[in-house]
Amino acid sequence: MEPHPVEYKTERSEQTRSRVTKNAILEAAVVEFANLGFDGATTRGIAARAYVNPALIAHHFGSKDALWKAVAEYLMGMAADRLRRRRAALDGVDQHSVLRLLLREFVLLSADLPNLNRFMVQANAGSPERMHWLADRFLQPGGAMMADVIVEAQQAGLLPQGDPLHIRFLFLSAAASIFTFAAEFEELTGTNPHDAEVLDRHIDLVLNIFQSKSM
Amino acid sequence: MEPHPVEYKTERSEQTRSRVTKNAILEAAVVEFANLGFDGATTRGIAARAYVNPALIAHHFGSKDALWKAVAEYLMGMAADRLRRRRAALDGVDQHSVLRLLLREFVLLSADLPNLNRFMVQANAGSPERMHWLADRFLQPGGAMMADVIVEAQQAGLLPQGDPLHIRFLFLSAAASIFTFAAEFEELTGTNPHDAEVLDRHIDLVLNIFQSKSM
DNA sequence: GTCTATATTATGATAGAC
DNA sequence: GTCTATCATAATATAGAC
Repeated sequence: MEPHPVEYKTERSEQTRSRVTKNAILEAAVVEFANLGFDGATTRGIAARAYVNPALIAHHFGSKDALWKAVAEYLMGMAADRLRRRRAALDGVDQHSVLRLLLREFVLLSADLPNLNRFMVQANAGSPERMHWLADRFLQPGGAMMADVIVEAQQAGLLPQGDPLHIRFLFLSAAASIFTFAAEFEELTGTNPHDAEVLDRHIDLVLNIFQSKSM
Repeated sequence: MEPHPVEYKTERSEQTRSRVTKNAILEAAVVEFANLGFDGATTRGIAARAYVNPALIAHHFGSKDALWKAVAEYLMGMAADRLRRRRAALDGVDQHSVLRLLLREFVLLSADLPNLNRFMVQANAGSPERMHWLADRFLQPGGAMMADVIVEAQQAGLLPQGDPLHIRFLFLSAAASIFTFAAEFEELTGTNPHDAEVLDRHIDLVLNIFQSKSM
């Protein structure tokens, strides 16, 4: 028999409840910061989207700025983890296929995380301090890792020649394009960029365009 | 002798003053709406950037919403005019060169109007009503015109096969990438995307990537 | 951990003097 | 055409009850 099962259960339950609340705030903040930017987003709007009391944001994250940084860590961490996992899962596969599947994973990533690209656009337009914090903490290491993949892909003829860091911008922007401009894409083409068929065509198109055909 | 030279001069001067003020507000609004989106931008911030009294915005444009629409007309009109003029100036040149120079002009356009792409990203993330207004008024006709150029360029082997409207998104996003992510580009590469040298490399890279090498 | 209540500041819009 | 002053609302943040 446990000494105080009710209290223990209550503690666990409250911990879980807290974790759920904190996560709901984080998920809501991702959407709001991506859509409106740091200045445009409001803590009330985030609280409303998460169905929690506005005061809980201060309690769980301290301030609007700290919440923004938590969102950045969350998004960048998700992207990095996913690419790392995909790469690890391709152990033993021939290099050409690995690179092609990694580039494909980048496109799928921007499809599944449209908020990541919008968040970065907002960050680029926002305060230099936050942008610098992002660069130091995530973009420099992430960009270096991606540059390595790009150099390998260039040697394998999967990407055109040129500064790898420069190519990174072209590739990521093209990959994310129809998701960043999803509303516009729907208005103009009448199709949803997340439809399986449209998504497949998009992946083929991006890989085809960037593939260096002269090699 | 003129009957009332002073009054006439005053009228002219006041008209000019009004025009200058209105234009200063519009230019400031372009930057603020592109950086912060409709909701994030504030009329006070726009007034401060334009060095005018906040009340003058209501006087010249009526409302924040009307000012946003004026900004949209201004930006879209500038882009359309510039492309039209460039095309007209290339009368008599062989088709292949015309198309290549037009695509080049698209890249230069996104370099000179980085706020246009950011404005569109914000519009895509914002209210569906404003996005629909934009699509009806500018994107449908502009997209159709651009689709024509793309189809011609595809036939000339300057662009890969595929849905012209879809290619449009990839091309415009890649062309604007280093300007939309200018802060990030500077942090990662240490160079300014508007440097003549970087800009030249960017144009070559974009045209090279999109050029269909199999034809 | 969550809530209500509130202090302080900033927003969009307008009224009225000059 | 431009200004100051102001209204009504909404923002961030915090204090304190439960």
